[in-house]
Amino acid sequence: MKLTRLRGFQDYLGADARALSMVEDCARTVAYRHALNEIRIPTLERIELYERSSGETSDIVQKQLYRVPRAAEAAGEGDQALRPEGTPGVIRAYIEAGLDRSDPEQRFFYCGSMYRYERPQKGRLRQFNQFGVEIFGRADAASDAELIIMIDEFRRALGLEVTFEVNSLGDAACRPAFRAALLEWGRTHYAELCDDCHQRLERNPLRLLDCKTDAVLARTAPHSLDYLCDPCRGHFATVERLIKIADVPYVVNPQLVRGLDYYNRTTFEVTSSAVGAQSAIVAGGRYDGLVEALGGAAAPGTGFAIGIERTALAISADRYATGGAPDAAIIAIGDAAVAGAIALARELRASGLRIELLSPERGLKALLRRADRGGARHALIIGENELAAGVVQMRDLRASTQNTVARGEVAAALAAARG
RNA sequence: GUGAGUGUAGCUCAGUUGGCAGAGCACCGGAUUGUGGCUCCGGUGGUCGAGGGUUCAAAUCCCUUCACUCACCCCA
Repeated sequence: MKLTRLRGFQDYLGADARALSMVEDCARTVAYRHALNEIRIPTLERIELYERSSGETSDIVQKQLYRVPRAAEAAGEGDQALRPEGTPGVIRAYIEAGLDRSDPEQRFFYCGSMYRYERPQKGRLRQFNQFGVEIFGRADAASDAELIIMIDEFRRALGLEVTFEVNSLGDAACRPAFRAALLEWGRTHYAELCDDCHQRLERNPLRLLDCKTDAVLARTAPHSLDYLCDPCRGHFATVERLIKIADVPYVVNPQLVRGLDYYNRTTFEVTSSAVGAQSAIVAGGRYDGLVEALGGAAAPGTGFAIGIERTALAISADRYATGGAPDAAIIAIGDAAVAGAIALARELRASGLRIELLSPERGLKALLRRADRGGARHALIIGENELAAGVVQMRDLRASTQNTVARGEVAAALAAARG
């Protein structure tokens, strides 16, 4: 087998595919009830979009971006990349449609595949799907709270046990003081920090907080919550109050930081212990300066993204194992019966039944075996005799009973059996 | 990019001090001419990840390499 799939890319068959659909359908249902509008955007965008939003020093831009080289043809079009996340593209579309000026308050959801060049592991792929929600034009804490409540509805519908962690990173007014304190702390403890943290001190000091090798030491680092200005403090208190009233089981994690540097104020993460080390199945937060940074009018924003594959890992197999077995499998014996079998299948499908038409090339015994293993409740057998008499043999594969049914009555009999 | 583990039939895995490549499951057929599941019998299916070396002889020992998995980094 040479033509294998690429590293980090997955095929999903049977129950695995159903699990993903189930997660996606569930998210769509919740989004529908929240009256969000779907937005579909391209998979490929200009590279600058990601450089300007995610931050040029972030790993996503530095080494995870799938650059699409079209050197000769696209020379004048600028560099392009497969989207590593959805938020920048949604904001670009929002600005490009002029909504930031004409009607800034918008509520979107999107669903699609994202691409990041990383070493795969459990819960991490190079192509993966995200279901995301973005709310523009609202700076109030209630919009943050509503997102978290939405996620809680989503995970309850799937029967997931998860942990909600929330934090506030402050804003342009108070973050500089926190950042300075963190850098100061890092320099003071430089000798005790691990090699990774030495890198973080340069590149992304906030990351010092969630170091795993020096977790004990990291706990002594300054927290953004202690540096919040009054407006930020009030905002966070309101978020907490609202999600508490809504009964969301959350904890404040002062060491929770986000990977992308456009976040401010509220950040949150939903984790499951069932999916491996990459345990975050949903993450999000507020990004008030981002629309403006991407060339739009100043508009606040807040949003989250659900990892579809990671969420699917967390749901128990018995919730999607049964994949809708056929109501009946039709078995045609002899060439003459094939046309009649196809006609019967059409009739039955038109009345809403799920019908599988089995191959006429094999023997009755083999076909009954396939019908049984395919999970069909009934087998409908049509041969020369049945054709002539205008009937079918309807065999109940569960009860092992069989009787002759007039063609016109098959649909009703199957529907009755389905209950 | 770093580290560890694993590669033998479609799947899960045995394979002894180096000596004919195996089992279970799955699939196909038969026992039963047009009647499934259970049972019995039979069959298809292999570049032992790949390349090289040692040896009369390598799935087994040595070297190289590739892939997969998990973890770090990072993140959904």
